Amino acid sequence: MPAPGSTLPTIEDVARHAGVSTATVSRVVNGTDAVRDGLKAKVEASVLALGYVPHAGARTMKLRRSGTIGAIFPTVDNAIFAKAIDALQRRLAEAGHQLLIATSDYDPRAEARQALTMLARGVDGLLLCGCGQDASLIERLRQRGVPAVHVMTWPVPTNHIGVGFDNAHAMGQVVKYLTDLGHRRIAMLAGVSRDNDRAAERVRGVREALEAAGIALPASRLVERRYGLAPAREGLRQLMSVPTPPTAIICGNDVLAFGALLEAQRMGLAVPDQLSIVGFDDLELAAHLQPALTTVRVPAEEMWRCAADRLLAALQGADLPRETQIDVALVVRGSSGPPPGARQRRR
Amino acid sequence: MPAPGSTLPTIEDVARHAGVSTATVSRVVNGTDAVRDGLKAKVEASVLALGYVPHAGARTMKLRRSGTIGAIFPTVDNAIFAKAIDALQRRLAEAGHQLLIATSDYDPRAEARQALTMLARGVDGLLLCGCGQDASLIERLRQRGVPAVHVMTWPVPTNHIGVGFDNAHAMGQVVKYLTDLGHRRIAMLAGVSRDNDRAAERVRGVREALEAAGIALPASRLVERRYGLAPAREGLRQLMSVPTPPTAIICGNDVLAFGALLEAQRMGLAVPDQLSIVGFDDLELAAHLQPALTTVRVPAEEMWRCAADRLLAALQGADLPRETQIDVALVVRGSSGPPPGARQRRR
DNA sequence: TGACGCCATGTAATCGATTTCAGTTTGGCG
DNA sequence: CGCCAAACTGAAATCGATTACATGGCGTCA
Repeated sequence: MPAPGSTLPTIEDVARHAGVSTATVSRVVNGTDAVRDGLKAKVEASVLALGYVPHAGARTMKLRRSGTIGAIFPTVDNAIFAKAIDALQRRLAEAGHQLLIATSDYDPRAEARQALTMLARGVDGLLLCGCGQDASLIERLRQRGVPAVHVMTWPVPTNHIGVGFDNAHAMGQVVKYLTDLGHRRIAMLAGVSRDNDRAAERVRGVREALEAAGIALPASRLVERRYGLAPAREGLRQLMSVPTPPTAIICGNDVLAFGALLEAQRMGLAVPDQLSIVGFDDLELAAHLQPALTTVRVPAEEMWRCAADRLLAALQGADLPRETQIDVALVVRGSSGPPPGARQRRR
Repeated sequence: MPAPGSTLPTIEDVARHAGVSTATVSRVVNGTDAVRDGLKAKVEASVLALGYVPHAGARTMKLRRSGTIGAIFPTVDNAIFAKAIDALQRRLAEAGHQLLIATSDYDPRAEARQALTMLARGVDGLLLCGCGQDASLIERLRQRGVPAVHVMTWPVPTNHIGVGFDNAHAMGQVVKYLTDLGHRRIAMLAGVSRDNDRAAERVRGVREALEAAGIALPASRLVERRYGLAPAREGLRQLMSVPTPPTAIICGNDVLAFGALLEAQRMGLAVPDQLSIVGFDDLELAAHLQPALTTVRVPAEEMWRCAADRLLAALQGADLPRETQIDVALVVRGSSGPPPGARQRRR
């Protein structure tokens, strides 16, 4: 074993140590070509003895592929993205790829910057959240021929690869569920929709479904808050502090819903008797809270696994369908029920 | 702009386009050496026109540094690690480094495998959780001269770089707090301690502090569960289903504590009147639950930022202290109080 | 036994960037 | 106006791996 501080063993060192050429070492290490057993064993022994690890940079340069996939998330401080990373990492590792992660903090310019750095690193493909990317980034990707998969949204623009679900339509289901229960005063505690097409779509879905049911969504019934418990609680207080407060609140995601639920309880509002709360994502905690949260289940693991598969397929030039729609479904639990009035009427 | 599908622009293309040598282009792009304004502008224009991005692989090869730092987490599906990623990413980006992330699923062999792949990728340094790494990995790092920082634990073995806190000692504080309140029947809902030195240290801390107070920790008062709400709830049920159940439960982390708290409430146990619950980490949710969770605050952001700084310093050969201790402190909230008996005695 | 092939192996070009060293300007100063 | 030093610029070597092509050895078949 080389002394610490000495330079790293290269393929040449291994070749010399084993008494063969670098070509043979490469063949043994990569298993690309037949090598006689005797030599093969000798090379393997040398690799072990020297602690040789092939230099990925040199490899990338020659092969023109890095075996690396990049993923850019708005943030990782949300269980929904944590699940995504987990699923991706697993799937890509299976396929012999490494995962490079960066965060954009919901800023398209930061996203573009991070993506560019990844391109320089030679990522073979990219996974992106939603479709709100900077136009220059999309152009750059096209120009370099690096495939990208847009996840968590559906549909995606023509000629883009996408794996996701229809955020607006899912919210339509939620609205239908609540109006069927008899709710008419429905409010929305949304995520910040600026630079976040998923959040914006969810707002649009709620608004349009309400309008279709002849219900308006005035400004006083719509607040946008950053994803976080404290902002969510504050948002709920604002929504409830009006002359005729809503009987149901649709939240942009589960984190907001958790905050809303906790704040409602602190305010002494009975959930669901006085106020129904619905979330989105179905995080682990949703089923465990008291009352358990009614929410939209997003099969995150399946979605991201599928996204990874699409990307890997695109790398091999396979011609799979460019768009894949993932099914999401409303999961009714204890945090929602008929509005106070309807409830009594039914009895 | 080159047609899609054409090969990527190299430094040579830029040089030709600008009518200068590759050396000049390199100097302009990296700002390493003075270049006359006229040429500089011409080169910059060409870079923009061709959409040139330097090839990181080639760069790594020549410079013998990649500008990449690797971090290996047991999992990312835990808010405490999400915070870590966030803090790291930010700090490293400031210093012009990229973050490479992998997960080990609490398996040292997987950790070693991931680390090796990262070494091949040419990471300049590594961030690792705890000190339970495979010996071969440590040896390999030493051999290649790649610095590593061990985070979340303290102290670390001689000659290693570490940033963290004393898990056992922190648990000692928790035990002292509970025994001072009058608790004698104290149980622990621990994380799986196999292959997790932080979890093991926390168990040790609890056990030793209890023994110092003349209290035993029999097998019936110690259960280990995976970090998750469902396992935690099941663990709590088991701890409480004995003839003389504990009056206080110390949890290995906040996720376990959340599960314990929710299950206690479902079982109709009053917290803290009948049962005190204490967590570890002080995740965002801890302060928001009803009752709010008494827990040990870990300044995760500060800790990981510090770890990043130590690593960056080590890369520059700076001779900072090898070990940094981070302060953690008990945060008393509503989920803990005197045991039922003491409570009445006090009144 | 000789010739033909195939298979295993080696030689050397190549990927894209940085940097040394040497050569060319440029500007200052006498 | 001429010379020197300093500031720029360019040619070419180099980093570590892969692989097309050349080469040599061996078995097989007539």
